[in-house]
Amino acid sequence: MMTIIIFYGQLIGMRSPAKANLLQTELPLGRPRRLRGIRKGEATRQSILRHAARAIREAGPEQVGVADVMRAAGLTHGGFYAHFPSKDALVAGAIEGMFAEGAARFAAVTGAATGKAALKAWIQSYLSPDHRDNRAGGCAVAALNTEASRLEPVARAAFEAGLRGIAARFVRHLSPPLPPEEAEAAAWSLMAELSGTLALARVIADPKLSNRILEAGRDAAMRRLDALLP
Amino acid sequence: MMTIIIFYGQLIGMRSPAKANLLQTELPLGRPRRLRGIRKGEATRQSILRHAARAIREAGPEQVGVADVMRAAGLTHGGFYAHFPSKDALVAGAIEGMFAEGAARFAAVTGAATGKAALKAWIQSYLSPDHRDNRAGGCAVAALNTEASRLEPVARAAFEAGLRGIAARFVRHLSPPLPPEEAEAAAWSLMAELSGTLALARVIADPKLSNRILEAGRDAAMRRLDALLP
DNA sequence: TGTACATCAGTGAACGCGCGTTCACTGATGTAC
DNA sequence: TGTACATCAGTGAACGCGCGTTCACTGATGTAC
Repeated sequence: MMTIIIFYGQLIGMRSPAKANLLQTELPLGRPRRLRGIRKGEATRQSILRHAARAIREAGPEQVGVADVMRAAGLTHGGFYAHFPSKDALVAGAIEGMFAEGAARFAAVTGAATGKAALKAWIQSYLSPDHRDNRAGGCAVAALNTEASRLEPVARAAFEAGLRGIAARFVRHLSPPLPPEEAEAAAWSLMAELSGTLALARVIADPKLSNRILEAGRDAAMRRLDALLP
Repeated sequence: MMTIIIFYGQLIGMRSPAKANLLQTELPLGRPRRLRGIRKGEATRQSILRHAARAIREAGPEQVGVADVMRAAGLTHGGFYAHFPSKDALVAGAIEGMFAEGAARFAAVTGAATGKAALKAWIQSYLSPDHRDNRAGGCAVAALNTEASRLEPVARAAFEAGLRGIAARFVRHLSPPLPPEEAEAAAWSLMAELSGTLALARVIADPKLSNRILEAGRDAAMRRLDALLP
């Protein structure tokens, strides 16, 4: 029974021993909504996280206020701490959400394709003017890469985990033909080129030059893939 | 005489008509130190700018306070407004300075080399662990790229000008063999790959993986140059 | 050369304002009997 | 079924604190005569 309770604690994302112990005192497995008085209104919590994820990509974690996010979610700022212990926790949760969204987009864009075809479809969609103009709903790496190393530890760890997830996805489409080590190198290098290109294209105000930058990145990435996976 | 005065106003970076008119009332060409009571202590001003440029790359423009910068320069915060009209002006000036530093580093690293040799020397130095670990003194693009599009207009324009300067430097080493359009595309794409790789390497906490990312970027960039300039 | 005065360069206290956080509260929704 | 009560989910005022900015001031350095 002990093991079941601990396992449940891990399932719902509670990693600290303190929180896991709280779960052991009672056995509320049947009604997760009433767990402790902390997790009220899961739907509201998710809504806050989604709005935070958009605002953070748009304006940066430091520029987004708790009150802004709550207002965007149609609530007042006072209720925030019924859902999150701190703003830092919100940022960390929002970052996890961004990378989960990214994984879903990758799956949707690549569809049933695999290998070079899947990655080419992804490049095409990633380095598009639409993605450039959709910072709030786009890739977390291109939106936050240079500020990620300054995040507080939990959020930074979430960001790093997200990066590793992207690399793993790329590797999965590279490795059957390529040896694992080469695939890992190619994955990180591709991620750097894609995110770097999108970030540059967003800084350049002139749409013509910005478009040329996107095209240049697309061409280079495609050529690289052709060279890697002939 | 008029034209000379206006020209002088442009030389010292005064672009607004209001400031240019101030210059026309007197003729202080001989003693630039006493121009208007605005430009006192040029050495101090440069010191503030240098410390700001370091702090901004390290912590981001929004996380750096006026008092922090002044303290780093060995001064108290009250004196700041004798040198700059606002924090925004400081950020813009510091960004100009970062890119000027970058140009000097490029010249120092490439030395007398030209073409492929010059760019390879640059890549080698750019994607080194030293540069990764020297965020405060390193490339402005890798430090601030994703937040640059959110800067206030003047600072953002300075950043964009800096990017164009880098592209022009790269083109200069690519274009004699390559046609100008291809050289422009290759320049931006190389910049994206280099800055993206360095930013990723800075997010990854594990030094071994971080080093592998740098190596992967270096190898990819070198191979790309070999393909472009055989 | 010496004196009187203006200007320079910088100090440090104080101001608003915004933001993260706390807290007493309120109306709505379940639950016990 | 109806009543009494506990809990939920959210409100809005208030709190510190930090930060950009202002301002009266001070000692040091030139300049005029």
